[in-house]
Amino acid sequence: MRIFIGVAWPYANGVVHLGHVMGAYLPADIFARYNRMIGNDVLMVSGSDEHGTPVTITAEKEGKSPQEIVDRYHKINSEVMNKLGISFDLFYRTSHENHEKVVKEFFLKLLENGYLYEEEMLLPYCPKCHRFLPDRYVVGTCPYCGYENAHGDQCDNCGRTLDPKDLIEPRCAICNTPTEFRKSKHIFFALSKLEDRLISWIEEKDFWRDNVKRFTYQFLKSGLKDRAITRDINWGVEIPMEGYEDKRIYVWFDAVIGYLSASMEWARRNGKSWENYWKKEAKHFYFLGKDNIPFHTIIWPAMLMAHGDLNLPYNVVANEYLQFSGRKFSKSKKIGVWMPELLDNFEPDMIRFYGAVNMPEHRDFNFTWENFISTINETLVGKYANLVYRILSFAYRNFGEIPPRGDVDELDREALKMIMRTRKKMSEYIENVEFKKAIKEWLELVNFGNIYFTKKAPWTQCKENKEKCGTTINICLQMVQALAVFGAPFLPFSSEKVWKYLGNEDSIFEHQWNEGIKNLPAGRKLKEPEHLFHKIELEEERYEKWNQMDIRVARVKSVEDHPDAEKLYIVKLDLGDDERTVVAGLKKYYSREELEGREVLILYNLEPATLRGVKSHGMLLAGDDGERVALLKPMEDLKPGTKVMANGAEPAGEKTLKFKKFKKMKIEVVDIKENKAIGAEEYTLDFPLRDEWLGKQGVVFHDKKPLILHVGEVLIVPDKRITPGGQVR
RNA sequence: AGCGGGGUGGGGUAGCUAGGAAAUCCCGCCGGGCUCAUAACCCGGAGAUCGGUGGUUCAAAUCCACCCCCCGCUACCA
Repeated sequence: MRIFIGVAWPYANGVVHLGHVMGAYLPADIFARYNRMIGNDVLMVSGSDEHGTPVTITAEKEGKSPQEIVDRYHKINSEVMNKLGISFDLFYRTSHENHEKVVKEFFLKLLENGYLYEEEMLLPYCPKCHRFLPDRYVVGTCPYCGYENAHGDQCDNCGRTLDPKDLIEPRCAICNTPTEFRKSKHIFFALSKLEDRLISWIEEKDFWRDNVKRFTYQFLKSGLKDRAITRDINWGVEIPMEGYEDKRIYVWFDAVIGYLSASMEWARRNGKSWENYWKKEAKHFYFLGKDNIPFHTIIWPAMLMAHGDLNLPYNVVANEYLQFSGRKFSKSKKIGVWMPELLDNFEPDMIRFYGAVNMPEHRDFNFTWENFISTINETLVGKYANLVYRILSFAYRNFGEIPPRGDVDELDREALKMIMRTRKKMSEYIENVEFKKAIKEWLELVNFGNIYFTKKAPWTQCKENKEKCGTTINICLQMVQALAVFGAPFLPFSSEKVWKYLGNEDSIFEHQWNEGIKNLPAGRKLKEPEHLFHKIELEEERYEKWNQMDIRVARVKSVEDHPDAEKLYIVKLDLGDDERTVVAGLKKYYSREELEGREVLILYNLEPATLRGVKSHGMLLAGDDGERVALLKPMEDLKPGTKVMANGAEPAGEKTLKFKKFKKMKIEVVDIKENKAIGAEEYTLDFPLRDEWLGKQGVVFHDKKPLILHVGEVLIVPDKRITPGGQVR
């Protein structure tokens, strides 16, 4: 069977993150590798989506050309795919000349078939930026669900695709100026003509995942409108028609055609036929995140229908999102785990394993470093790698080759049955695009292997009856082979290693899935095995909550009364090479004289807020026991701007901290005694405390464990004694 | 408050669309075993009002209604 796999194109305005990998590239790759191993003819492509305004904006910001920007990210992201072992037949790019050629041809074909027409339209124009705004750069209220930050192309909230004109109170996303609408001539794609055909096509797809059906159904319910496929921009594919010299093809139209152009380019480079996949019988699978569903279940199929004689999607597999410690991954807000960095620190198979086990197939999954490390250390290394090594090293040392299988007993038969069962179950799950279930099935075999090995105790057998021991090891190696082969789509790098340890010379990927159950040839020499992975060692403990904080020492420069509020001061702070103005509710507790010139602590990365008309950039930290309020300060004066540490760890705190989030942090004033801190409860501090700190009051930040705040040898203290357990706010 | 996603033993999860006898798996905890293996692995145990209330049903974690709580995006705010 021929299988075409299209994976959503990463936008070349940033670096791919773990959410993209777990949501699209990894499942696609597992699927591709599996299908190749069962003998299917697979073509898998993707590439960088390089056109559109976000790229031009980045370019403007950096004073570079758009091409330079996309070259940079294309290079980085290609490397990521490579290192991770995502086995694309081609990872292409939309700024390539052949892509542009294919898009133009596609465009003309649609024109010829009567699905394109010209119309003058009113377009959002920003008078301040002096340009027409692309849909994404108009924000406003969604007319369907009332969401106030809907983009002009799609509402992130309800998933409907929109036209900027639909938005209520549209404004420029860059400068927030209300947009004007100006006339401009554009080309429209007659989606509405295809409505009936689309509906009946989709009705057959009852095997699609629920989330895909739901999103698609929602989309259809609001009716299909014709869409403009050209824009007033200058970075994109030119329009092959007169009078459109200063316009370009709109990026969504151009990007999806990438599936076709990449196939053609692959065929051209390798002397193969792309028609085999697009015009002859072939099943088309698409892998993407849930935000991309309508483009793949409605728009792209409609474009293909309008084009004629090209294969439509067979299945569209969309995953949910990955969250980072409870927050949505976001390129712009820098929340998340970026692949280049991740790949610098961890082996690709570790990342792939974690990704497969936690794939967000049916619901969002929350990433935490703690979970990442424990999953890898305990399951992948502790159970799998350890099993493989204990078997291989035992076999190598005692036999040096594959021992023959003698008489088998009940347990041996069970082991062989387990292998068969794993093959069958994993096949079913993978073919049904349920990868999480598939790898869990594989883990069952790992588990069984450990039990089998322990029950058989070959180290004893070996002394008593070498032949029996040989049978046990033979079956163990059989399991190792099965794990390597069946695990290969998930863990290609380590499977390959295991394959070699088993005495094979060639690549595991030259073999078929079914060879996972093939009997090993007795007498074949084994290779000396090494550990597959090393456990992840924490160089230093990671403090998730503390890492979100950025607390610094500051000196009060001036204090003024807030013109509009009884309790508030406006405090100007010196932070060394920076200055800050904060609004503080301290009037009741401190006079202006008491504050001026003294040292305080500021929560530096708190999101700015306007308090009674005055903007506050951060907040002063003080302990409060209900009666008294005591500002925090270092025990000795320090250079303003110095960062506060907790148990020796300087916080990352690069991101803005939401006030809501800050309120969740537990920080309290404590009495310090030996290695104890007494606050609301008694805590044990495992950080070496200095003698001069004992008996003082200090401040504890509660993360996974209580952390004491200090700067080097200087303790952070409240400026007067308050009841221990007083909360810091 | 609006929209979306959730609430299952201490933590994280499976099961929920097609209701059925002992609620899955991983970690942690307690006790034991083994020594081939990366303090690993194996066995046993404790531990769950399946967020709450009401309903449908012979039978509900699973279906329906209402409510509570948590998370994200908004709004408010020190």
